[in-house]
Amino acid sequence: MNIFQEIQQQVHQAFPALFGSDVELNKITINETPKEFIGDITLVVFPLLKLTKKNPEESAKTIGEFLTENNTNITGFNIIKGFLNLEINPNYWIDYITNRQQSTDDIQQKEKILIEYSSPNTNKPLHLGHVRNNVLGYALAGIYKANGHEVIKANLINDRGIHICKSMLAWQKFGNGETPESAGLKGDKLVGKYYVEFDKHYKVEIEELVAQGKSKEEAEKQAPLLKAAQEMLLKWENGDAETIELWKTMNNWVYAGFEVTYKNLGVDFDKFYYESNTYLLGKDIVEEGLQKNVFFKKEDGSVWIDLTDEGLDQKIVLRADGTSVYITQDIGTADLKYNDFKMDQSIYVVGNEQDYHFKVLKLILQKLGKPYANGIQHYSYGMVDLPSGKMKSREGTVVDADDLIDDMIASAKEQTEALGKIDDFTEEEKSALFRTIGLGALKFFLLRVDPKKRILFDPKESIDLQGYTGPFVQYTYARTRSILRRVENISTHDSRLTTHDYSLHPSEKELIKVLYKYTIVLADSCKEMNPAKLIDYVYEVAKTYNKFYNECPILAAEKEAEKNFRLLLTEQTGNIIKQSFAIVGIDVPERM
RNA sequence: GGACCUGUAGCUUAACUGGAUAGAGCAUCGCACUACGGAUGCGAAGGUUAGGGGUUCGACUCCCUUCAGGUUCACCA
Repeated sequence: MNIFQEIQQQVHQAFPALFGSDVELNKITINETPKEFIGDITLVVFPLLKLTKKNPEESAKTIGEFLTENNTNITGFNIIKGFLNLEINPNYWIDYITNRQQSTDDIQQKEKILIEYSSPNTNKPLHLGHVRNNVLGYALAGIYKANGHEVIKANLINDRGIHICKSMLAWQKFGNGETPESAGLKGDKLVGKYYVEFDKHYKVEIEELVAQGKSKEEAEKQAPLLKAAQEMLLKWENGDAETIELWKTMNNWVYAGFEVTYKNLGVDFDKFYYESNTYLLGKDIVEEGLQKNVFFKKEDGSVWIDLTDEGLDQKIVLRADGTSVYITQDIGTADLKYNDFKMDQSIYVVGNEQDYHFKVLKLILQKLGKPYANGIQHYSYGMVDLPSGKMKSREGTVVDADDLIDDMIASAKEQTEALGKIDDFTEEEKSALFRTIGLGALKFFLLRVDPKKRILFDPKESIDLQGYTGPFVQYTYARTRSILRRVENISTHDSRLTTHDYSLHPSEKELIKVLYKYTIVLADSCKEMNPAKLIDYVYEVAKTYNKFYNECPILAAEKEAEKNFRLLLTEQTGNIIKQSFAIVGIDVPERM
C-alpha cells in the first residue's frame, strides 16, 4: 500500500469518530501537492463538507490534526481554501530509496489475457499504420504482463481472399517468373508490387469498358481481370493444386519479408492463426443462433440479426448461398480462441475504422450467451494519416515500414556521429546503437500520443531526436550508467547512510517523489490501457533526474553519505527507465 | 441522413477521470558548467481549452446546442 492509499484508508476509518457519519472511500480525494504550495500530499475537503457539517477550514483542520497525531509519517499541515496540504517526514522518502524493494503487494486479480494484434494481409508490405498497431499491441501486452497478468500474444494472418488472388493473378500474367531473389526484393515488397500492378491494369480495363458505353459500376464488375481473380478464388476454395501451389509460394515470400520487419520492430507472437484455416468457422454457430432465435432467415435464405433495438442496423451473418462473411468468421474465431485458451479477456488491437464491426461482434456473442462475450474488447486506436489523407497501398501513398525504420536509423547515425562520442565503438556496436536510438525515437513517437487519437505523419518532417523523445530518455539512462561505471560497488543497499544526518536537497526530494510513483503509474496505465501514460512518466523521470544532476554533485558530493545516497538515486533512476522502456519494447544503451 | 470519435500556445501534445495560477516538447529570444556526458539545466514570450448556454463551492473534463474535421452505416476483409 502506498502512502496515498494509506492516508485515504486512515481518514476513511476515522471519519465516523471525527464527524459522526460514514464516508465513501472514493469521496476522499488525495493528490500530489502542486509545486507552488508547501506540502507533499493534498487532501481535497470540498467533497466531504456535506458530511462534516463544518466549513472547509474547520473540516480540514480536524483531519489535519488527526493525521499529524496518528500518522508518524506526517509532520505537519497547512490549509488553503478547501485544500489540506500534508507534509511528509523527509525520512519517509529517504527510507523508501534506501530500502526500496519490488512491492507486488497490490491485491489484484491475475487474469489470462489474449491480445491479438498486427493481423496483416499477405498481399502487401507493412506500412506505418501497421507499425503503430504492432508497437501498441506489444506495449499493451508488456503492460499487462508487468502487472502480473498472463498474456498470450496472437496474430491472425489474413492469408486468403480476393485481395490475395489479385496479387497472384497479376504475378501470373505480368511477372515472367520473377522471384524475390531474381528481383532483389524483399518477398512482401515483390508481392505488393503485383498488387499495385493488378490495380493499374484493372483501372485500364474499366476505362476501356466505360469508353464502350458501359456505366462505371457495370465496368467495375465486368472487368475481365476481376472476373479472373474471382475465378481464382473459387479454384482456391476447391483446392485446385496449381492455385494452391502458387498461393503457398507467394505467401511464403511474404512471410519471409514480414519476419524481417517484425524482427526490426522487436515484436513477437505466441500464437498464429491463419484465416485459411478459420474462414469456414462460425457457420455452426449461426445455426445455433437460428435455433435460439437470435438470428432470423430471410426469404432468399440469407441469415440476419436485427440490432435496431440497440440503435444499430440489421446485419447479415450468412449469405444466401451459405457462404460466410467477415463477421461469421470472427464469430467462429472468437470461439476457437476461447477453446484454445479459456482466457478471461480477449483484446483485439484494431483500428477505429472497425468500431462498428466490433460493437456488432460483441453484441452477437452476448446475445448468443457465450461465456467469453463480456471479455471481448476492441482496443481501438486512431489511424495514422498523411497530410494528403489516408494511406492507400493500391495507390502507393504509404509510408513503408522498412523504409521508415531505415530512415530513423540513418538519422540516429548522423546525429550520433556528429557528436563523436563513440569513436571507439566497433562497427557492430555502432550499428546496434543506431538501431536502439532510431527505433527508440520511432516507438516513443508512436506511443506518446493517446492511442485513441489519430496521428498525422508528415514524411517531410523527420521524427525528433531532441526534447520529448525516446533518445532524450535513453541519453539520461546512458548518463546514469556512465556515473555508475565509475564506482565499484554500486549495490549500496546496505545503506551506509543514517537517515538522521541527511537533509534532502529539493531536487533530490522531487526525484524521489517521482520514482515513488512508478508502481502507481504502471497500474494506472494498465487499468486505462494506455501506454502513453507510462511513456509520459518515464519522460518525467528523465527530466527530473537531469535537473537533479545539474544541481547536485554526485561523485564530488561533500559527504560520503550524500554521495552514496545520490548514487542510489542514480541507480534506481536507471533501473526504472530501463524497466519501463523494456515493458513497451524500447531498448536502452549503455553509452551513446 | 443515423451512429461513433476528435477539436487545448504558431506546430506536436498533457492534465491524476470534477480540484488550486491548464503542464510539457519543438520553433523564437535570453541565461547557466574550472564536477560526474551540453543529446543538459534555468528563464522569457506564447491560452477566451472551437463558439454559445447550463449544472456547482469549483468545468478542458458532465449536460444541451452550434460549428469544423474524421470514421462508419457492404452479401470486401
